[in-house]
Amino acid sequence: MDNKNKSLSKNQKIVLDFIQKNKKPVKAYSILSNVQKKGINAPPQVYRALDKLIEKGKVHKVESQNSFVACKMANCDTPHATIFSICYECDNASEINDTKLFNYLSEFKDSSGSIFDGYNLEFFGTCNSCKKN
Amino acid sequence: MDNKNKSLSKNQKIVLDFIQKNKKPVKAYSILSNVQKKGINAPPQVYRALDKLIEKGKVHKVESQNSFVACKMANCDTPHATIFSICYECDNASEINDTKLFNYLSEFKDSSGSIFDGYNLEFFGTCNSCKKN
DNA sequence: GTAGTAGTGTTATAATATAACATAATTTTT
DNA sequence: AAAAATTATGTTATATTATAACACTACTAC
Repeated sequence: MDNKNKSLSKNQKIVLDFIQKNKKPVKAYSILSNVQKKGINAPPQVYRALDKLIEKGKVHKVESQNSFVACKMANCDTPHATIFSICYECDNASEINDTKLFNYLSEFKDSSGSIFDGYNLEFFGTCNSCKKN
Repeated sequence: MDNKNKSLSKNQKIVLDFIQKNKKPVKAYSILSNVQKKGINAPPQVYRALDKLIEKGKVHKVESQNSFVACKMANCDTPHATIFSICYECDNASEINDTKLFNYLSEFKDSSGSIFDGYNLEFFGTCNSCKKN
């Protein structure tokens, strides 16, 4: 069985549970302060759980904001091929699930003809909800 | 004249000069320690110069590694539309200049039909030079 | 049932980035 | 050219993000 379907440890469950409760991406230290009542006391416990959750495809890191968000797809098999749209007013990040773009990027070859193992794409703009205000 | 063609201040020149000397992306604190002999003493001086250089399109930030690299295009008019390939063995980052991909992303519309103001795309893989070794 | 791997708990510290304030230089407006 | 506005600088302190290192525990897998 490959890594992504392995079951989750206690700390991994606690951290994932908190991330899933949030619509928006959350910061590592915000996770920490919110799960201290569950017995997670120190940064390494959070970061280790995050590392594993990312490996398993349950969580993605939003690189441009050092934050973490749960993957919405049932069985994410692409922890290293993510596409987000990020609102620079409200900081919300939504995962974009566009097969055509996904394929385009997965198959993209650079000038030397090499294909890549993964990618991270972040689009920036104003989200629809912020446009209205 | 818009921002990107404005001339550079003293600190901006010092910081850009150091970044341009490096083939690979450099870290902010590496910039700092290397330009102290030029009279730049503290992190805010580096980060402020970086902010302006990014606005002016002279430098891009590689988000996944918190590092900074000079833009190779003569007059970068797209400081907020960048495409990199990053080698996870040697950490080198090369800017990808692919008109078709560039246009594809610039014109990409999400499921609601919205177009974005900018994007950052990072491809991950092993670079040709590391593949040989 | 013991060897290997993954997970936990903890302390300390490293690495990245910004707040806040005082001052100086430059540009724009009048 | 003086006043006003904007941009840049210098500095201290501190906030934020992330990992090293070590001791120990739990769970697989053979």
